[in-house]
Amino acid sequence: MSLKHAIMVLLETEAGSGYDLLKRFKQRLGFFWQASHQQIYQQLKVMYQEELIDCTLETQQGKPDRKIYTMTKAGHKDLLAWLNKACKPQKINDSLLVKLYGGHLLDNTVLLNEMRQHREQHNKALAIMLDIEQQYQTLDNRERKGLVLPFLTLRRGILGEQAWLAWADEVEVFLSK
Amino acid sequence: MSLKHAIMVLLETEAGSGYDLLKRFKQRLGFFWQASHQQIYQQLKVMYQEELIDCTLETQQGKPDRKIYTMTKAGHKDLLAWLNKACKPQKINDSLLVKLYGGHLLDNTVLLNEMRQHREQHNKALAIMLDIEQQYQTLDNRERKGLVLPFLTLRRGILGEQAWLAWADEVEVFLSK
DNA sequence: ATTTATTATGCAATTAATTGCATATGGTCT
DNA sequence: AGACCATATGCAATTAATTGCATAATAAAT
Repeated sequence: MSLKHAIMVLLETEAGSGYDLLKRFKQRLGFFWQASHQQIYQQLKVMYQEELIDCTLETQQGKPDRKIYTMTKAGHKDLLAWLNKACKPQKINDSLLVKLYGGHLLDNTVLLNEMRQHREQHNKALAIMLDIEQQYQTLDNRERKGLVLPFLTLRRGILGEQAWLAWADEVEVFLSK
Repeated sequence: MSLKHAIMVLLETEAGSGYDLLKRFKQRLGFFWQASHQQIYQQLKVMYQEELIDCTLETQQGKPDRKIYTMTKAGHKDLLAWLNKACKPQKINDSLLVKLYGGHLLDNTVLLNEMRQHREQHNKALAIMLDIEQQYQTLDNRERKGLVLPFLTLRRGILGEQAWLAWADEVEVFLSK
């Protein structure tokens, strides 16, 4: 399980609450790691019990209290151990492809329709990522250097989405015949 | 949950045992859907209870008995309903990217090493898929027509792997600096 | 005034997936 | 003779993820 370690990667650079982490997942890891708020809160609770992270309560005026989590030494050690251990190949479970595989039971227009819906989402995701990439390109050399690794993960997203869209073109040609 | 529906897509065209389905997953859906034997056996049990599938025992000489599952009308109906319903965007949880994102805590050589291990796996997967594609291309028109949809899922795999490898090239350039 | 969005957290129940173990036969390899 | 692989199925326990519900404050919009 590496939700735990994804959380620690985020906490390592900056302490934060469950809600913070939820937002950071969306902004920073969202293209390749999705986690719901329940998952995060539950996991933080477990990690606190395992003493991988510490917790301090922060009272705020106006807004509800926040539980700020920080890494412990044990947490840092655990994270490093995970980073140094090879991770297994990504597990893919893509129901759109299952559907396409079984698509002979359907009218082509239904498949085409679904493809177009997915295409829209992939188009949007790509647009957002290309935008972030542009912003990155306007930074000066020093700033870019500090962001190389996040940039590389962004590139994965971009190349992945472009490949998806190229594939969708092929599919739509076949289905339109 | 669509493991259930993936199973039904396979059962729809041909009846089979749990073990059969396990192998079919590997051969036919393996590049975009992975299921363990425990998952499949458990799911078949549930589906049988829900009367989505029927079961008959087949005694074999030499080998252990097989439970042959076939679709019921209710199962067929359920499958069609699923096929007609839009599926949500694929959930991605890619721990390699999490690791890369947090890679500043590691030596570059460790990251490079891991990239190379993954590259090998992706290379292998691509080679297998290109091979299947070649076999497909040697078929005559009529045979190809019947396999267009599986072929399109194969294309997804090919384009996806090629994109992955192109990305890996970029990453390795950056990490080698 | 009321709805809606954002911030902030959580429990409880269910569903799904993983891990580890277990059994049994036959064939191949060394 | 012993090891290992393929066929064939399963239980039990644990871990992880999802779904649904719940609370509570502020701010902004209509």
